[in-house]
Amino acid sequence: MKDLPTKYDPKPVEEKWYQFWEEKGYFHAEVNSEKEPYCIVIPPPNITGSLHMGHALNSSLQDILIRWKRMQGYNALWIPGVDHAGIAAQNVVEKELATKGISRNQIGREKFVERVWEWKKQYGDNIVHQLRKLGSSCDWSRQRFTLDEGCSRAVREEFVRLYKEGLIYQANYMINWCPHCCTALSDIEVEHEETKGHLYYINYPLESGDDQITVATTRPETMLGDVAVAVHPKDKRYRRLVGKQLVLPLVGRSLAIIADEGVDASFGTGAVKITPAHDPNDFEIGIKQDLPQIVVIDESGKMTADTGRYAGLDRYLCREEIIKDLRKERYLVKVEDYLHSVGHCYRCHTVIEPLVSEQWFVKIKELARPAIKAVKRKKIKFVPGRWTKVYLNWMENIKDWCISRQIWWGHRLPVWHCQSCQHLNVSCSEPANCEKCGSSDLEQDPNVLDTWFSSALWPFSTLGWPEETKDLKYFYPTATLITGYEIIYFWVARMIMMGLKFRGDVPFKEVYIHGIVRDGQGRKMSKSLGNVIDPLEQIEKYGTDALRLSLAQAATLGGQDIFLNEERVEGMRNFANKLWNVSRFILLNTKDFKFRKGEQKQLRFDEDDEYILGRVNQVIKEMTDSLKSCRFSESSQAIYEFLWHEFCDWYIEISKLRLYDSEAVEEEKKTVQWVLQYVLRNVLKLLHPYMPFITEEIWQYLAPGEGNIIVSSWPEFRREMVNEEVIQKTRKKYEVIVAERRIRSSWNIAPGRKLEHTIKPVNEEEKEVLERSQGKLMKMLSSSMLTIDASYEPEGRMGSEVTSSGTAVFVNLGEGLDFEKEVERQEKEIAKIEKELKKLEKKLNNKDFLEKAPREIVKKERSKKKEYEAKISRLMENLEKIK
RNA sequence: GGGCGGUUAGCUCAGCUGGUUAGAGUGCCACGUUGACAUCGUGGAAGUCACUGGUUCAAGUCCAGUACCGCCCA
Repeated sequence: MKDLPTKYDPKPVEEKWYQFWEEKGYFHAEVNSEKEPYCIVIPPPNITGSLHMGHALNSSLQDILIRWKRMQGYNALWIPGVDHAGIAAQNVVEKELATKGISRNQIGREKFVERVWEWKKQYGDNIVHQLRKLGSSCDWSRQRFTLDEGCSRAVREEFVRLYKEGLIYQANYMINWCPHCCTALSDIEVEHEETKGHLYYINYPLESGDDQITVATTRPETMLGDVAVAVHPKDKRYRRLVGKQLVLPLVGRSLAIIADEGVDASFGTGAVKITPAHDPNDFEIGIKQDLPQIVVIDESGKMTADTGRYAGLDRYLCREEIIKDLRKERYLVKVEDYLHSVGHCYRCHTVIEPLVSEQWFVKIKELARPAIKAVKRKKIKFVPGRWTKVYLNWMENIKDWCISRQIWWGHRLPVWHCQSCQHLNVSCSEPANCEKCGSSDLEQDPNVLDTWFSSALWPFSTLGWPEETKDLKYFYPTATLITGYEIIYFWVARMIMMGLKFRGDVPFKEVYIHGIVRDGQGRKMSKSLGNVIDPLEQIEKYGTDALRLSLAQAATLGGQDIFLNEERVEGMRNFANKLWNVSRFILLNTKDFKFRKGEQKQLRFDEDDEYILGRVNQVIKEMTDSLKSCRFSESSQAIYEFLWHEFCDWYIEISKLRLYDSEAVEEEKKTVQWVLQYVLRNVLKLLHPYMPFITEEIWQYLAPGEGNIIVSSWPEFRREMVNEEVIQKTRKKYEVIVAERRIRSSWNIAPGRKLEHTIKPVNEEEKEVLERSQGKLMKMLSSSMLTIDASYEPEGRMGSEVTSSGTAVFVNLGEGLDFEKEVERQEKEIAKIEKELKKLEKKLNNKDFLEKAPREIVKKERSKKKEYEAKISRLMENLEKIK
């Protein structure tokens, strides 16, 4: 066995093992009826994306589950893939073309789509390669793309079936239009933002010329499309004017004053201008009142040709012009600052223009109903549970889903318009003739589908749907979906609806929702803020394992947003190094030892051995339990704490006493070696899902010829190895050592200096434990003489300390020392315990407490009181002497 | 306007079903080149658990309200 370097260097290890695992096919899963399936589908990252901390967190958590389940013997499958990100990808390529002075319209649809595919070929796997760096054990042979052949077939099937059932319809309706992306958007693709604007008050004179009405608007440019002015029917201020005619300023059109319940009388003057073609509210009122729609803003956000002198102006320029003109002609009454919510495109952040346009919609209520039921009946569980309400609230108020997009990159609608009879031919494959009139003059609908329309099928399209494949039957429904809350509506809800619709079963049984990774100050990481912590950079600096463990530790039960700072990753890097070095120690000290599992019976464990064996088993149970309920933070902290502060801090140090002792019997040494190996083996396995690389590397040194840790078995909790009593007693023993170190520290005595010690155990039980360990204790304490005496009374001035239960340690420090500071320190300690004791006495004197509290608690409080009393009396004893 | 979350050590955060001398990481102070590790060891200091009421024998933990911060929806 070659010696390990003193520092762990992650880079070569990570490259080596990832490649090895993949080549060995450990990430690959096939249908196997002997094994229970455990399947996760990745939330497909955008093809345009590059790895950020959100992906790192998301993927780390999935990989933890997958590796854990794989070790537990499940047939674990993690399906990777990428989303074609319609608008985003189109924008990227368009921008690229623009740098060469080419517009997409210049080269045409076909050529443009070709360009995007080329772009995809070149950059599309970027993020996938980055996912590998994280150690993600995805089955890459099953990698999918939402626009690949299979997914495309699935989308056509989905569309056709929904259309044939009347769940997809075409309608002329007011939609959200992005003038930059030049496409319709669904409601949830619009981000509302509080924006500082103005409220303009404009006079509309009566035709009769004897009065006027003042209307308030945030968008004066839309007045060119006004067809009425509306007031609330109960509004007394205007009742007398309803039915009269107004003259639209600047335009001269005649407008009726109408009454409508939809008017908010408290807004502005209570009288609002009605522009059915450019405002969602007005659109509704327009339909109700049978008003015409006058379009004045076009699809690029410019004023239409019919707007006279404003024609061709951008909507914002036009606003300025209108204001200027209104002012000139004295129609403008006043302008107020106004804070209102304005919709922006979630892809390009342009202000949304509400436009009336012919689009395709999904009738969603019918699909939502079973999806609501499934969650209510706990067929799907949200973790943390509070997201259930968020989901249900949205689903119960859901509106029809606009699925058509006026872009070129994406799934084109499987709809062919007959040019002869106008019939819509909807089918999975391109028809040669119109099914109604037989004409061959067919044209495919130019629209493409919302990207989410295809990702809604992800959990089953990736398994082969619409074919009834073996994979689909075996792996569906998947187990756990891990994602962030920002896409509960976009994606999670839609997968549930489509899963139930097309598979008759939920797409996953559990949805784990994690927070968003933010910077140290809680801001969203963004390039413009320059506060991005790049995961690849962190990996470069600290290693993948360190990054993964930091993220896992941050994924707490409440699913709060994660404020990541680099120090945390650094700390986990140090932890990796600690693991590396304790492994080095064990390897160096077990060179002559061959570990055998069944050997325990021939070994004689002492209390320190039993303590650590019990503890490691408790940790096994703890981690298994917490992983079961996605408590990533809890489980990673348990192993961190155990490895560093129990195994390394205590057991390793104590093991040295037997390993380095020339007088130690061979049997003793072998026992220690066995325990060291047993604990480390389990620790490595427990850590593997979190820190796959370093654990595999060490495993190869520790257990050569025993295969790879990635496919080893998850540790099994062995109750018979846990002796709670021994664990408690041993802890008490270690407390004695800590107490002695406190004495040395406060007197500034070197740890190695030999001293004379007396331990005064608080009870018979502790006395026995201490006596059994007397030899070890002498070494741990650097003691030249160790007396254990329950009736010991200090004679002169002694250094002393007391454990929590009241066992006292006395150290003979010699003559001529200044105890003044020591007196102060001890008095402070006594005061602290006395305060606690008083609280406790009060409690124990309370009749209600004694009657109503569970007996166990009362018992516990009583023994606590005893401990406090013992501790105080021991502290006093020595204080008297040193005063 | 409706809903959700947060407020615990200098900083970043844990704390599930109420009973701990309220924890961790990091930072801070003191000491330390002991043969796994200075990416380390040993010891220490540090919190009226936002505020106000209530329920309870018992509240950081449950309930109500207040303040401030953040998010989502309209």
